[in-house]
Amino acid sequence: MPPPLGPRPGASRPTLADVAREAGVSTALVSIVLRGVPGASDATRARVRGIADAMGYVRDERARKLRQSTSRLIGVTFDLQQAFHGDLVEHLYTAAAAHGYDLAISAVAPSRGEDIAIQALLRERCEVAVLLGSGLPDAELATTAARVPLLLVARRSEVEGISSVHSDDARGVGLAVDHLVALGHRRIVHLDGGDAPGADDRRRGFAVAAGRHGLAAHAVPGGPTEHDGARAMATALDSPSPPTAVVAFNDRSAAGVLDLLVRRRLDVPSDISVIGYDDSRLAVGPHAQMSTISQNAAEMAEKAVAGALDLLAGGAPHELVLAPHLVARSTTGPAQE
Amino acid sequence: MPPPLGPRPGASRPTLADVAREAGVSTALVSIVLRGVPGASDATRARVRGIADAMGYVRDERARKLRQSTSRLIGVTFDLQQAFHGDLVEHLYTAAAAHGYDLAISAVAPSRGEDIAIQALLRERCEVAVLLGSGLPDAELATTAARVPLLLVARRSEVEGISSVHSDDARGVGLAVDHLVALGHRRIVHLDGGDAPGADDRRRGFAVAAGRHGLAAHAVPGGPTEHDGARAMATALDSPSPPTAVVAFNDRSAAGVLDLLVRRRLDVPSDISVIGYDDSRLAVGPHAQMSTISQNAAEMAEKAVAGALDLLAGGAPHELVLAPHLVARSTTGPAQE
DNA sequence: CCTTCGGACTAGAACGTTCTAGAAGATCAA
DNA sequence: TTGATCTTCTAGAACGTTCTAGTCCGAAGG
Repeated sequence: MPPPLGPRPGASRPTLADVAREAGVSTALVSIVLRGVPGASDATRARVRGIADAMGYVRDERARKLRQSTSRLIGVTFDLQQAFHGDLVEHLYTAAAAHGYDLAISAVAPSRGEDIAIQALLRERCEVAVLLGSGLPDAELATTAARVPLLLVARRSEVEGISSVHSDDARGVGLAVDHLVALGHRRIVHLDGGDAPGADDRRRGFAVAAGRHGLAAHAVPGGPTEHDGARAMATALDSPSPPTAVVAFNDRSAAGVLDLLVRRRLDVPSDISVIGYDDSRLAVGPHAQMSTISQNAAEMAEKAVAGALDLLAGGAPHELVLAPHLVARSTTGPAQE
Repeated sequence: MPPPLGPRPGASRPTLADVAREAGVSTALVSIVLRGVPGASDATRARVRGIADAMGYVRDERARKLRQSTSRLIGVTFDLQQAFHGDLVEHLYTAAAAHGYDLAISAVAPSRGEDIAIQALLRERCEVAVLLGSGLPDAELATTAARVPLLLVARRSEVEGISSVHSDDARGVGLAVDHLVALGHRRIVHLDGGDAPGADDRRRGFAVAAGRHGLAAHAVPGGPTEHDGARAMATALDSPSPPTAVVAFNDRSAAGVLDLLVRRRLDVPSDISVIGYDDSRLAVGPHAQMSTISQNAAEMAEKAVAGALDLLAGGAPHELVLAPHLVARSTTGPAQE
């Protein structure tokens, strides 16, 4: 008969009490040792630690967080399909850890709505919830905010009592337009985000920037996905005077734009310039080398954690607007005519 | 003074006891009502439920899972940067829910190693851990498996006691080769995955399939990222007799390949055919319409949950190999010569 | 009338940790 | 000696839930 592999069925994982019994001390002392707080001699410290390791002890986070008055847990909802959210989550982990906090992440996907994701976080008793690019209407945000302090990332909201961290979308789109104008483009079109979060601001920013340069503010209805981008680009190309440059709603829609252009045998950037928004992983691979507006995920994540903890400490809710910056890569170039 | 917004600082969330006090019943009865188990009259059921809703009661999942002998929790590690993992996680949520299980997800990223992600899951006391595309060496897999039942997805392992669910990589690559040969290609190159999980099987599958068709099994060292794909493609193009078709390691590296080809002014598929692997979101958007080998995320997720629960029920560890299938889209076409 | 039964409800233990309060013993100052 | 003050340790409560083992009451059966 082979030796039992893995954890034997009946034998559950060792607890503090098991370690304590083995070491001949109280559970309180084991807890003291394993947390590394003062209150134990160096000798017992070493002995207990050794026994715990040998037994394969792993603390039960549920029990710990239940006992602690504060759970030191930040809840995060993110969209599994958004590359930029992945970037944000990664940086949120490190930012939270720097403040001694854990992250509880809850994914949003087509088959798993934001409400379900948030409910899961509430059940985990996170102290504050950080919603990445939330698409919730104001009313739902308000009811959620009544249950847990709320901070929105990459989306702003008029709802009272909610903090937010986002980049200045209007200014970001302005940077894109300035960049294209500097390259000599005059027929610039915005493929907008439809009713996606932040789309209004970007549309507005485009109109303002176009006006500043004395250009017509031509926007084509679009959306946040590759498909939306491709569709909007097709519309723009089929217009009487097709653009020499487009400002896409985000990197994802820009990717759709690029694909359509390739299939139409148009060269980027010699025939047409394309600029995205987000500087997500979609933009940086050798796969695209896309010119884009960067939201700096690392900075955003740090500010989000700082803002969330400030909210917890009783600080007033506030809106933090970060400055986006231009990342010129290889999908934008001089206008031809 | 404005009314207090959001949760007042000192006032923590209502507990079962709060609801019980308000309703004038015991906590046990409230628990019975809210779980929907028999043991309460319809009248009190309605009354208690109403009071709980009015108070905004949300159960504390930590306390519940602590008390329950079984945590009914499946731990999942996934890579934030892999689109295919996102697909899998989404389907894992629904598959787990169908069995009455919750998911605890823990992300892997450049700054957050697999060991850290797994440790976090152990602390959550998940009953079983599902690792997506793990890159852990056998030794570490073995020590982890000694702590918690383990199931690998999209990777196989020789380690005893570990279950796995993955597609037949050799066969999948074979499908790709067959497809290209049927289109008339004879000079087919495999841009391999380097030392990424599964790369060996795909390399081997390529060699076998090429041999079956009497072709030279030409493989170029690559890797799992866009960058790797682009680099390997450049190598292949610069060889004395460049290929008319390439089999990339995965969709991500294929994306890098496609980008390089666009920049070299080569048309896909008329100049060269490209096929990926995974059928991840990278492949499906209008952004690429990539021909690829599908691993069927939904089926994989279902089998993974089923396999994990079987392991929990005391079933013997086993390896489940799923049949991949070809998805011919627009990046493969007839050979020119 | 007494029993039995079942429905509705409750007291209190348990899960595994941390925290509070304090005990036991050593060291030190006077 | 007598406190006073450390250091090291422990008992037991608490966190919010679920579970076990009841209690109580009214109805049904004899």
